[in-house]
Amino acid sequence: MTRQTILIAGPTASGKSALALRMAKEMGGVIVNADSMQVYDILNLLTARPAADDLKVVPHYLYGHVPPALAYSTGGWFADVEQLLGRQEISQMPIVFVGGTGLYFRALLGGLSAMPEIPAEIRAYWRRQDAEHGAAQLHAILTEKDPLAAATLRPSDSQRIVRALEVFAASGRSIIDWQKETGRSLIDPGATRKIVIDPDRAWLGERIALRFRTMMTSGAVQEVAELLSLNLPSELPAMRAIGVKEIADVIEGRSSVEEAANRAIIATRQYAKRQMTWFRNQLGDDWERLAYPD
RNA sequence: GGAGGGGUGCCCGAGUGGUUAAAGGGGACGGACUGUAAAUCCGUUAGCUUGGCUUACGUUGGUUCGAAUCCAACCCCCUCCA
Repeated sequence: MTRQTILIAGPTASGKSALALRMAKEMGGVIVNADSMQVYDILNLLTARPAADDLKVVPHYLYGHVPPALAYSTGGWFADVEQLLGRQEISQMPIVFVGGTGLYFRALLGGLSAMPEIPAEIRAYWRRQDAEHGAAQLHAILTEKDPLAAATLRPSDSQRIVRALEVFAASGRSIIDWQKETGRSLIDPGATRKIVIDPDRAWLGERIALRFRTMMTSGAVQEVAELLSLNLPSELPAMRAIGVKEIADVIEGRSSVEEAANRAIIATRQYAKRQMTWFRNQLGDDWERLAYPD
């Protein structure tokens, strides 16, 4: 039942997709996306999704399969992967998971505990409370309801506070309790090759800048225009992809192309740094560290 | 040539006699991370043997117990008048 599995993590623009393609091709396997933004439809270029030519070489899964109007999640991805692994047509094929979302890899390896379904009203309620009253206020509420969880969170960490509150509201149990139950792994960690690309920061910075400028002139603006035409709330994950806000500013006349590109490039660089910090400190020693993809 | 405005730390920018190694923002660097993770949040950011000391607000000099802050000269930059 153990099938050949390879995990490739790495910061944005580090060349991991190309590496994945090469390896999957050699093994006659398939590629599965482990990136939280490349799942959204429309944003092909802006999220640097593999090009159409690459898709012909090797089957790719979980790319662009989510409408941007939906708020996807780690849990959603986990469920999608589970469903995918059960599919007949790829049952015996080697798999290369590739992406930049550290949390997805953690989930894959069993680091994600089961959590209750949160009814939409409860989700919306706490998010609204956060917008209206601020994180500190919600933290105070959490301290009353679930002091253990509150103690582990900074009063300013709006996102995690909201999460703790909604889990408690939906289940009557502390998120800490839920987390105590170990998650299940979707792959056999022992039989998996784990690779993380850890490139030189300056080299990566140049690639990021070059790549974004290329995106700007090859269709990213049209993508954002299409996304904007859906009139989605700006809080949705897809709307927060790096470059969306910046390019929207250009389209709506608030910013020059040059200015927008510079801001997006900086944001991407900062994102890459966060990824690298995550990989450096959250991934175990069993990951092969690669200075460059080739 | 005349009148005015301005030169502050990597960048922008506040500060107009002491509590200022200098607010705030940006950038950079480091860190946290269990369902929005391209998110959310935290720390550091003049040097040194980290006690304190040294060097810092265009330059040089002066006033003062004390100056980024006041005075003088000089060097740059911007606006307006010729």
